[in-house]
Amino acid sequence: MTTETDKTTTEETMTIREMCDLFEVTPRTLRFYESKELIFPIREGTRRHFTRRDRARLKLILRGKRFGFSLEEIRQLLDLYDMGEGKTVQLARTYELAQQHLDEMKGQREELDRAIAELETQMEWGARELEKRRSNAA
DNA sequence: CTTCTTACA
DNA sequence: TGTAAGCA
Repeated sequence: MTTETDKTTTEETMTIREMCDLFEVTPRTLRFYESKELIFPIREGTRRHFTRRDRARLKLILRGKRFGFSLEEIRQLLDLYDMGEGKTVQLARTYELAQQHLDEMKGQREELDRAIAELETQMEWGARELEKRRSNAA
């Protein structure tokens, strides 16, 4: 028996507020994603009603974002998903993009490591220089 | 009071 | 995405 606490798995519809609390995002974000066609909540008058499908997609959207995927890439991936393009194609594309982003992220880490190393040597020089000048002044 | 749209930062 | 304005 499903209680009101696991609407994520139920067919129950959720309000924008409930969605925000559950996924820790702002209403602006949900409306923004809808404008980008990443999710399509049902409209009852002007109010939005998020379905189980929207919740599943949002979950993937947020994950993809954490992995550095652009909203456009995520949208295309999501489209393949429900277009029934075949799980294999879906998986292959996702893997391809993931590999691409992984390489990109590793490259960025190397750059960051270099910048950190440089800053550290500069600061070591600065520290010695400072002590030198202090002793001369004293 | 909450949600929605639109426009601007 | 945040914020603000004007409605419903």
